Amino acid sequence: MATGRNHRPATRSRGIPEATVARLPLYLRALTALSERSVPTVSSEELAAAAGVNSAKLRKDFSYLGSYGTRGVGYDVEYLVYQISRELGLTQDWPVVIVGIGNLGAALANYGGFASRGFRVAALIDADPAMAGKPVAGIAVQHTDELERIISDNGVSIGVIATPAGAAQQVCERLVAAGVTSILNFAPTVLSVPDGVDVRKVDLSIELQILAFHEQRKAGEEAEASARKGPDGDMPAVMPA
Amino acid sequence: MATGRNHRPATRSRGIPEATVARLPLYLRALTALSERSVPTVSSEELAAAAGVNSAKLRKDFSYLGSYGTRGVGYDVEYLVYQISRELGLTQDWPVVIVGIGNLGAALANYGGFASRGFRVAALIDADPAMAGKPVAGIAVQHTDELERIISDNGVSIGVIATPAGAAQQVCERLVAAGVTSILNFAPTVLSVPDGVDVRKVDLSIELQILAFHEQRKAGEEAEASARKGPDGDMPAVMPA
DNA sequence: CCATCTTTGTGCACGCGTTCACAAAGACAT
DNA sequence: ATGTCTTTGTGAACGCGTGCACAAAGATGG
Repeated sequence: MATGRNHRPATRSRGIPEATVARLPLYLRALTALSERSVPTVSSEELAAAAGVNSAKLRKDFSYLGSYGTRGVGYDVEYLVYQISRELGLTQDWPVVIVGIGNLGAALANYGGFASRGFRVAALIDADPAMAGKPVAGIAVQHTDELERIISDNGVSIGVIATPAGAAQQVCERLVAAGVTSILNFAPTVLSVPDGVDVRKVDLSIELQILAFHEQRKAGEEAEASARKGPDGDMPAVMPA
Repeated sequence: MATGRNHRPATRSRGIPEATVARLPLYLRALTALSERSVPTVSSEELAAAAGVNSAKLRKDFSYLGSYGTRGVGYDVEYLVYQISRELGLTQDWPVVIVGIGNLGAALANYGGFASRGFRVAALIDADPAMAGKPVAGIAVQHTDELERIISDNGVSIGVIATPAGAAQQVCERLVAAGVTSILNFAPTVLSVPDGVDVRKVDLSIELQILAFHEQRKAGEEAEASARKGPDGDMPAVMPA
């Protein structure tokens, strides 16, 4: 996960559970692979294995979408691809702007996974005037001054922030003011946004820190296996006054 | 995660809840900012606001670490920074290898957030012989043939996979065989690993798809509202089918 | 030393998500 | 048509995470 969560309280009324929504893209990817291999049908067991989840969970997830399976047979791959795509809103084209064309922004612009799934990079935006006009991934970078016009002209509702942390909140506010209502944030900052705007964040540093925690715990268990002494001591290296 | 999760079944008896662990880096970042501004103490309310969480949740999170606060005052910033760092295992140095030095791998290598938090890029590895020797972020790229030796020589236990999807599983297996026990996967694939190995994945495409789902739902609600009220709303440039 | 005020630490209840286990549904063979 | 076999769809139980609300702890002032 990348990451953390930051959306509305819960899925209300008629909605699909948030946890299920987060897994739909995973199923879709596995199904697309099957589709390319011309596999006609797949059982919940097989598909669950391909997606790396429990088969009961997968069936329950699909049950929120409707009864698309056939008992004794499984699920029709093509049909399911279509249903999930439609549910996720991928049957339409989503123009996306990327703000902050540093190393990460350039990597995102070049990332093939966007175009293949209904997303289209409508514009690359950077605050550095020296970047303006330079082509990245075949698209000319535009200056931040153009941000509002670009959003408006292209009907952009999804923005990606790949700026330094210091600029993120300001960029966010300009995006929202210009009409963006969904933001994918790569900057290591907490963004504050008005109600109705969704923010998802991807934080590389946090992911590594979580891994380090588990890694340390594994090492600690190993050490405990050899020596039966608690690692509970307070290192007074940095003590408050 | 922002994405998906893939660790061991549950939190162990004496352990800190997984959800809490995932928030500790967030608190740590907020605390570090306070520390740099020489703020001596902070209340749960203030810190929670800075980290974007509920204050009760924050206090409960800290209660798993111990009683580090002072009632009527709050938490000592420096002391808390140290305690969380220690808990996360950031008081030691973690050598990390990045495999796959494309756009994304290069962006990761240049990402400053690693070095500042106890992580050190020990090596950059790529399968392309033409990349070998080329410096990226001040480090010479090494060929995949060297992978096992690099891991072993540097005692690397954390690996980052930024290869194309097709190569990810194989790279993963080589990393694990060489001794890596924690993997951060950026490739859009489900990795299968033996027990004892932690995998976290960051999937840009999935994050965007989740945003698209919510975006579509918002558009649907708007359409529903304007259908009931009247043709008042702004013209939706992209109308869902 | 006592009263008051602030803020922590946590017991408790609630809701979401996961998993089990099984009845119902349909395919398929005879 | 009937029986068997496979696989779905889901009711129900359980566990984790969240947030409320408050008592306990300690600071502060008189």
